[in-house]
Amino acid sequence: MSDNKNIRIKDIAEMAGVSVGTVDRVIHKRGKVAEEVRKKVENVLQSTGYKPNLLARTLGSKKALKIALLIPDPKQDEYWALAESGVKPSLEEWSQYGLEIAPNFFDLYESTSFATSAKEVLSSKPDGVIVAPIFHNESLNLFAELDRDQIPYVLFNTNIPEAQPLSFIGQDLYQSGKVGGELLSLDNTEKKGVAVFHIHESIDNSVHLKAKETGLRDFLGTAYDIESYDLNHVNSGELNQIVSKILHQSDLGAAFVSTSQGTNIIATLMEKHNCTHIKLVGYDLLAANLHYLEKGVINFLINQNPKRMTQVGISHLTNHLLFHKELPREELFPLEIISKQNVGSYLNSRIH
Amino acid sequence: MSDNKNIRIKDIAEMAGVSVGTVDRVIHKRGKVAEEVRKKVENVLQSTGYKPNLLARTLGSKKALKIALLIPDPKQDEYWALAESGVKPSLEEWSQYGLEIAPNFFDLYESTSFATSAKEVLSSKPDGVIVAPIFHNESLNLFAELDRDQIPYVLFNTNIPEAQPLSFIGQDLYQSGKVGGELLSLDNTEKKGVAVFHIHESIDNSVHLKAKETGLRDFLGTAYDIESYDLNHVNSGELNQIVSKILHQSDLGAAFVSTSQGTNIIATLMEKHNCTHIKLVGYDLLAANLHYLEKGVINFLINQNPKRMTQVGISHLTNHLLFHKELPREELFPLEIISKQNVGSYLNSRIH
DNA sequence: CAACTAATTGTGTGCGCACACAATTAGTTT
DNA sequence: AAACTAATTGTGTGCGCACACAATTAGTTG
Repeated sequence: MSDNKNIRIKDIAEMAGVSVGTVDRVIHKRGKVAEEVRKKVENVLQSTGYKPNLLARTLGSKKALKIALLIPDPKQDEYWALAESGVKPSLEEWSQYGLEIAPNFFDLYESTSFATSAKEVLSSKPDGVIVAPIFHNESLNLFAELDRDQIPYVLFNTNIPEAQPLSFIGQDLYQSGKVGGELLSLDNTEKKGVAVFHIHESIDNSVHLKAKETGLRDFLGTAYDIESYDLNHVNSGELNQIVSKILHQSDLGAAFVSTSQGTNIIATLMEKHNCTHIKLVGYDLLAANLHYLEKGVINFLINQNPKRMTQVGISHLTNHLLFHKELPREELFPLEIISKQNVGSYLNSRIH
Repeated sequence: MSDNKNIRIKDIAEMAGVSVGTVDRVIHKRGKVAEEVRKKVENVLQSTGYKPNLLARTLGSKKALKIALLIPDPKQDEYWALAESGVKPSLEEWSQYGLEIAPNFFDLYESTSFATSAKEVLSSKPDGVIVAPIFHNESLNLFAELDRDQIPYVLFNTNIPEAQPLSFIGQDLYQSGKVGGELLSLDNTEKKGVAVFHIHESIDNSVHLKAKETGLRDFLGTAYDIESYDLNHVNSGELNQIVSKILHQSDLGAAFVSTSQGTNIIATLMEKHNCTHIKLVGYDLLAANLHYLEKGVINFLINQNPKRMTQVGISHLTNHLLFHKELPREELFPLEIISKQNVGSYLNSRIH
């Protein structure tokens, strides 16, 4: 079909009987080109299937991309530390293109903190933004401004249907809950009591945690006795008491925790109260979770892969800005099942 | 610390008080450079942390990479069709660099066919080779020639310790077996009989399947009654008889199949003989396997991800040839646990 | 010391594109 | 028709590197 040899702008120019400057103008829709000429050039472009050489394009331009990252403070929650850890490899991957990543952290417990950080992001005039929109309303404000300034942005971890991001990166939470149910039901124990724990900080987020719960309930059906507990903003003393009571219900056979940090909190209490026989399924490869997985207190973890979410988000943004690549509106990660036996292969793998 | 601005060869040359040509010679170890000068330049290179601009480097060179792929005929086994399906996305990914991939297929059942294909690969004078070394001895012959011709190669799927490839891409088979054991033991059924099936074509390969079995046995320990069956080169009539007898043992609670194709063969027989109560763990997302996973005949699949192995292999080779990147000698993939509930998220994900 | 060779070092060009700027042409006004 | 402006098109340069080739210097020989 087409020649193996790559077609250059120069070739297009010759074929269309114009200069490279005109072809350039047509390709980038800049400057003025006579309508007749434009059509001719576009025809040639079309028929030859011209693809610009990205190397040459980027080499010449020399502009440093500035991407802002807006996530909760990694010090507050290891989950976000994992997310942040994706920055470094991304910088290395894209260092050739002069990529700059400016991380902005906000307080997981303060929506005002989010708003403040969002302002800082905006005033830094980034070329693109990747954001974990934990706080709904404040996020919408940010998106409005980004839309106005024509700054592309990628959402990750939490989706916001009203937003029009370049893409969303995350998981199907409902299906995630189903996987949780599947894992809990593996052991056909007599005990049909299942406790669902939502231990989180922001009420905004609880919508998403409920999606997991719905998936879990839909999978387990009526054969199980599912009770859910919303334990946000509870101090550890209270938590201990409440959970202790729950764990000692005679019929309780399994527990599902919808958050990564919550997973090891429950695991700690299970161990403390000698309830390690209760099946436990939670989220993510936090150090404490790995510890309890190893010990057998946690039976399975579902990996959300925050590190890779960050990397993919940055990659999408960079590909868009640098190469004008078409990207999927939604990038749903696989629901990775992590057990004691396969956890090592995940931790050692560079792929993940 | 270091200036944000990228250091160019020209800068190095100025600092060292030489010309760019000399710096070029030092970087590429070509031509003659006075020992004294070389040291000076290398010092500057070191202290500035010079990183070549890959865009510029690749832009200038203009050579089309030719990579040969040597795998079993995709028509013979869907596993290898999956492996081959990684070629297309790879070509797209690297199209900018003028990458050519020449697939060479051999007969899974004929070591001589491998040798013939290997010859073809060699005579095509590729820049790099990615090979599934199914046949041990024949592979060693190939490697010897590749080593002699200084052609880099990547092994995937099957490792060969004697070889010195750029890197090996695959999984930890022993640990894979452990995961299999873990998955089979989830259901604390009374029945402690476990059947291990090796259904394969090449005897060479059986060493690797045994590694899985060892992992399985080490995990399950003595509490289980494990019996293993080596069913290579058996026709389907015989197979039916043999397996039927095994499946009807009264104590049999679980089965582990070490190959992807074998997995659906056993699943088919299980269904035929109404033995779907027996737990079944096998390998890979073949269409038939997905069918039986959906039906509940297969309980879990361990995903080896042949498609991605191909992609990563090509990526490694390309990165090496084009960018002289340092690569890990071994790239072990995560041992992905696939269940009825999370299989969709894997099939839909672009990441995998 | 001229004439040569070998060793070492420097210079110039192209890769394909983006973008600034120069040149040309058409159209208008006085 | 000269003098202008607006519209359109063409030309030249740099991005950083690789590589071919030219130039210089040192070393040797008759």
